[in-house]
Amino acid sequence: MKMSDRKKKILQIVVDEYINTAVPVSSKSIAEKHLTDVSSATVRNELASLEELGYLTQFHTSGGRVPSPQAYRFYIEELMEKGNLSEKDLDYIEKAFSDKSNDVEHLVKSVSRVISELTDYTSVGIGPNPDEERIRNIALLSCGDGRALLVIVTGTRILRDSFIDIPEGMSGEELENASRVIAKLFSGKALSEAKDVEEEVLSEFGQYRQVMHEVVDALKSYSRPRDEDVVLSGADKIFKHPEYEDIENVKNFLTVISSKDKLAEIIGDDNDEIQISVKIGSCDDKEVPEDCSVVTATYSAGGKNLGTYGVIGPIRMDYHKVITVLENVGKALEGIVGNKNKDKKDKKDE
Amino acid sequence: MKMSDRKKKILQIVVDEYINTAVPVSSKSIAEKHLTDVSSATVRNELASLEELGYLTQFHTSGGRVPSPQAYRFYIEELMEKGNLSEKDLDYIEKAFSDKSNDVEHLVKSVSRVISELTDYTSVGIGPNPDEERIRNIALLSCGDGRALLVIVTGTRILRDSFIDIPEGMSGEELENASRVIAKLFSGKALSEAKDVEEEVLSEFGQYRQVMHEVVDALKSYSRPRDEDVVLSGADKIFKHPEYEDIENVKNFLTVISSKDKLAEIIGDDNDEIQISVKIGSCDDKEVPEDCSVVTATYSAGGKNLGTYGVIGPIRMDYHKVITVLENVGKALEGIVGNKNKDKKDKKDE
DNA sequence: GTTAGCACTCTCAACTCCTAAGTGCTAACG
DNA sequence: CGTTAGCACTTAGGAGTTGAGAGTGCTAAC
Repeated sequence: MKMSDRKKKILQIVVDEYINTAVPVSSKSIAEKHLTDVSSATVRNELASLEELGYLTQFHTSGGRVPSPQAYRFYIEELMEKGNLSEKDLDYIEKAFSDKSNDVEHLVKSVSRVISELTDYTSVGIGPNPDEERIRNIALLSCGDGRALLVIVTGTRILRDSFIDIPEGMSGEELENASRVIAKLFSGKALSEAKDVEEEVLSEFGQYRQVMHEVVDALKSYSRPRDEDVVLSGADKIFKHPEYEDIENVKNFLTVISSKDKLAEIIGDDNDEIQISVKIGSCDDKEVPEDCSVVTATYSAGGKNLGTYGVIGPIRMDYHKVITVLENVGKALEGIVGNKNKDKKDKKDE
Repeated sequence: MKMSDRKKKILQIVVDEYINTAVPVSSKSIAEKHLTDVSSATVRNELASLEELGYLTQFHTSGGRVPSPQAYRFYIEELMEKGNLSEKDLDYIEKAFSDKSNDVEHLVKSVSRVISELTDYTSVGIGPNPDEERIRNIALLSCGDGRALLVIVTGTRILRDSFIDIPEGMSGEELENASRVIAKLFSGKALSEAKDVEEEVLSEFGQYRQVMHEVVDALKSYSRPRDEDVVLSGADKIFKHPEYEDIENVKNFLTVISSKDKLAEIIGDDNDEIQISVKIGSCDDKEVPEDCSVVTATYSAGGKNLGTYGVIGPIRMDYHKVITVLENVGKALEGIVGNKNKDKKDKKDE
């Protein structure tokens, strides 16, 4: 069955109204407030038909209508009215990113925080996958007790990990040499490439062979996502939304967000290509908890991936606001990276 | 008024019973289950007297008695029966720490997780204050775009921070030299000392002066606690306790734990000397939320501070279990550090 | 296709009633 | 004087009832 324009209009009204009020929408209120040229009975007929099509449901016979996940999807794709953020919100975004954001870790945190503040939902962020970043520097730093620390620097961050045992009797100077050799070998390579260094290459390094092996082993043990890559902001924001007056929903929610693994699965999935992705209820993705929606965006600017961010909240989510915030934050990030590059050019030009 | 032995006994019964069942304790149940030689009326008289002394309260006239914060304090100090963990729990601790825990960050996380798992409460941990650790190595690693990354290695961890701008036209080799000079200057110093390097010392370094300045500025900007120093485990454990069927309590709790700042304040206070500290309700500490208790332990082993850990939960907490777990985890940590040192010695002896 | 009208369903809050639990007090007891 | 039995009193909480209010579906007429 094709959807008439009036049906679409009514569906839009229902979704808008329900998102704003969290109260099931009745035929009467629609006829009175929004469709003054028809009677509530007519609206009722349309509502019944929309229900048959799967867009609306009722909790009980006399309870007004509520949009189904399918309705939200349709709403987002066709019905939602576009419009940008308020001046105030745009200002907020600009100010939030105006200070020098040194490295990716700080950036991930502030992006997540900004998203949560502006949307009033809980926000999750995960930084860019280091596998694809190029190694800019790599060093072994002695810790003085037979161990050294392997530090890897990429364009945007430092990867810390692994203390490495250094062979008996290797002097500090030798370690520095080894470190330099390693830096030369790996600089410019992507982390994923670095993992695949061939055995033959390693054996060329004679005395440093053992250390090299340890380094490569450490590289291989990197795997995503690691807990510290996932950040969470505004967990307490859920109480701004009436669905979380129900303790069961809170339990569900808290159980999910208290495991960084689960969070990573929820937002980290198949977001390589998609710019903004909306997952509503458990239908779309088995990882997303039933009765939750997740909206995520993957950012990149200046050719660099900047991570994936999203909000998690009730299905009755203010999708328009959320999507607009995500878009604007994306633009702001592009602006920053752009300016940084520009600054640098300016400096060179001086 | 002095407390008779019988009063103490009765108070102990009330606290034990209430901790186990979360149900207000009645005179009848005491007389029947625990004090079979007297009647409930006698118990009632004692209860009334304990109430007058401030140890017990009632929600309403016919609701049985509930311990006051004062009662819990007295219970912990005098009444609580000692006794160690089950074999199973001890095993769990041992296994949890048996694998190579490389650096402090991993350790903090696993300690916190173990505490939460064994106690069934939410656990918070904060790593040792790096201010007091000695710098073992410090390096500037080039990132290739006019910036370098400052990396500081202490005995237990790596402190990352600050990208530093390197002066125009400084070559990679020069940077390495500067890095070496810096390492020589700061190695062996505590971070807090390093912050206080005098202006005169810096000016000795001629061409590297500018870089040195940036390094010292970066050092100075370290301040505790930083968000990433605070870890949280088992936030969802609260739902195992009936007080969190009440949504208001959950809100309170979630609001506190969603701010790492607040958490740091709660557990990080004045724990320099105290081994195990118990804060009950808001009376003890304005940072601790009303209707919450916080039990913390500060660990150190082999002369090294290993951080402060604790559980946060309802006032009706199983203090015995919590304290015992904290004690045993402390012992286990001592064991590990001890063994590590031994291992190293063994190696050297070979 | 639209509408008015009406019977029907369901929730929710208020109210009452009742029971179970526990206490405080008093008077008697050893 | 401590202990005890007995009893009146208080309160929470569950079950049942009622009435109002909201909203729907259906039917018949326009």
